[in-house]
Amino acid sequence: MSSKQNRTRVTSHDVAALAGVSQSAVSRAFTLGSSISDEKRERILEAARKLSYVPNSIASSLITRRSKTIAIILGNIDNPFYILVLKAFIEKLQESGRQVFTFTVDPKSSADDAIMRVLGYQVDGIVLTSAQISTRTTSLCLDRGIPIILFNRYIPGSDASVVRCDNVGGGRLLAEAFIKARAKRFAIVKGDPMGTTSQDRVQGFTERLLEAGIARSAIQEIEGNSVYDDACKAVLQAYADGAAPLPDAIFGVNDIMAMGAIDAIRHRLGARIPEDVMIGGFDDIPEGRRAPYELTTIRQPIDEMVDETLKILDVAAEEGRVQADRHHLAPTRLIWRKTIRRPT
Amino acid sequence: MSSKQNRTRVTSHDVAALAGVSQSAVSRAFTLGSSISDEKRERILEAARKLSYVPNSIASSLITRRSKTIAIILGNIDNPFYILVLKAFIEKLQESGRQVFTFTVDPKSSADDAIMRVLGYQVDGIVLTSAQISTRTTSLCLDRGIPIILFNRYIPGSDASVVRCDNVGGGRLLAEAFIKARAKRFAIVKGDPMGTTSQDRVQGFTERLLEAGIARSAIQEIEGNSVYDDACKAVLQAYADGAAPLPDAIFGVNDIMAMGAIDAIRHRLGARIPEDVMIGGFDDIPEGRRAPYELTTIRQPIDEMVDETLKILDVAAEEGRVQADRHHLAPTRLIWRKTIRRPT
DNA sequence: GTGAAAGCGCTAACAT
DNA sequence: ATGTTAGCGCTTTCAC
Repeated sequence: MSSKQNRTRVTSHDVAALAGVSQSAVSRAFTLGSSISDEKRERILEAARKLSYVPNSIASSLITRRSKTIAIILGNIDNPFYILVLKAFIEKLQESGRQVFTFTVDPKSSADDAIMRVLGYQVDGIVLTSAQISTRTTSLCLDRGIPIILFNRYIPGSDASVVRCDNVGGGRLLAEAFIKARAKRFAIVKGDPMGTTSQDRVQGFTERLLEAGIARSAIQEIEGNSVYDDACKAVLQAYADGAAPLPDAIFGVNDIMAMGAIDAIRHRLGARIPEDVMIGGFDDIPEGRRAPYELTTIRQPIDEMVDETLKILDVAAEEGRVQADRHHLAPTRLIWRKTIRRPT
Repeated sequence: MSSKQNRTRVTSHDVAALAGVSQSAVSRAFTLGSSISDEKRERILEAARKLSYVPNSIASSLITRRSKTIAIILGNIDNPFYILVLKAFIEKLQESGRQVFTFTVDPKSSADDAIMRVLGYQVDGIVLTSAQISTRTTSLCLDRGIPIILFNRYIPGSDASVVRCDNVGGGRLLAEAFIKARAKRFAIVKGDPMGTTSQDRVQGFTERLLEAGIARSAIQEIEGNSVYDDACKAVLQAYADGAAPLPDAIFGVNDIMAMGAIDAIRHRLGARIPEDVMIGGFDDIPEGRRAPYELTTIRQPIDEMVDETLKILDVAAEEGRVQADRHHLAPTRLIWRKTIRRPT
């Protein structure tokens, strides 16, 4: 079926020769909507098939200055929420004939290195989730007409576009659920202290509690570092051996930390949920819906957020320029399951 | 800090002009180990910094025919095991200055489309996990000198290299653990029927059971489709309302399905684990270690497998040719936790 | 509608 | 060690 290692690759010239046309005709045959007769296109495509010709996208990118690839920089790949986001981006971009460069970066360190690298690959856009970026790098991208979108995070003073959900509002929603359930003493398992996502959720939550007359001293803050293990350990450390009495309600600033808190409380501390302590999360990842958790949480509309991001990318691609500082705020809503008592 | 949209991008010529050298000198300044004086390189790098010059990797790829990018095609992104694999690849490739194109593909459909696409981007290698590929596409890649590696799967008659773990042996290991625990009646929650991974694990498991004198009729097979939800539902359907008596032992062909089985049995069927029914998994994902599961399972050595894959990729890159049909088999081992009774 | 010609921004001989 | 030259494989005017 296949020939021996044919060292020399097949180019549009080879196809042109076989089909008896010019090299530019071959190019046109592969470009939808270019002026070429159907008859000729068919003949060229046939020749291409015979030779197993695949157009060289690298050469094409060099000249068109668009690579049909988007870079996605992930800060916390251990959080299933961001896998959901990654999956949504990959699938939707694939559908529209684009591919994605996936990078991971320590949430605490800067994404600048990764960005400089993809800059050389002429990516058509950069999506950044939970990672830092300098304003210098941002304007470098923007100057070159490469849109950069902060997904679920923002950087004050940055020109990058941002797409995020209403983290403050979500925090408030959860606070209200706890208040209605008559909780008096609270704990918050916080995520990355540098990230606006965690900050905003904590702020909205606390704000609403204070409005309801809860004393600040009745709200304990615990560092969960955005991951299951740390959240689990932190809760354990805070309440093991009666170090402190268990609070009435715990807010896990994301679902995966809420799950860590649940496991610590139920399996290590031997308390019941929601009878002894109530727990609320944020994100609504599928894992939280499973039988051992049935987590009451705040849902982020991933699809809407991803679509909105794609829209910004598309506009940039069509107009050939970046519209700086677009800002989309998606609504959140409370999903009742079983970790918060529901007032009758 | 940043100038207005400067439409015209900066190239090596601009840097050359500013530094007062030839354009090729600029190229050399950015290529480690090329003959250029330290003094001149410094001067060029300085000029480059002033202009925020980033070498155009696209142009470089066009000429060197190597893009420093690897494509990873994921069949089942819902299985956390493959996220672990993806993460390992991304991190290790990033370290060595390479980036990855991530693709997802329905495990049942073929990866051919995705492969044809990356072929145009001159990728330096393709890693395929749980997805089909035609032999025609395989030899197309191999002919062009692009190594393709099947990760944890193989295709009889294919020339692609494969790196996988000893799935048959792992299945046997688990069967032995069950035999020692005196199980008599078994169930297997199977994964993708087309995938060699599931097939091999089932085969090893069954084989060992038969050797121990278990009758084939004492081994029930259930379709779990490689995902949590389907496994959970299938187990429920098989045993709800006493449709059939619960078996002594269930083999979840991967951890995520074993977790689905655990939740179904404990929360829906109200049986105890391991007292009423024992459960074993395969993969050893972190989720299985958590308090609600503590799953006894077979560990796959991800790091070893990824490193082995990288080695094949590197050899191909250095020698400029693909050594067809390399085959690495990684050992598995049993990790005892709490879902199988341990004989004293 | 079609072909010829001119590059895209870089690397790799080839001289010097 | 350095500059000059010739492309990598394609897209895109520009004539016809």
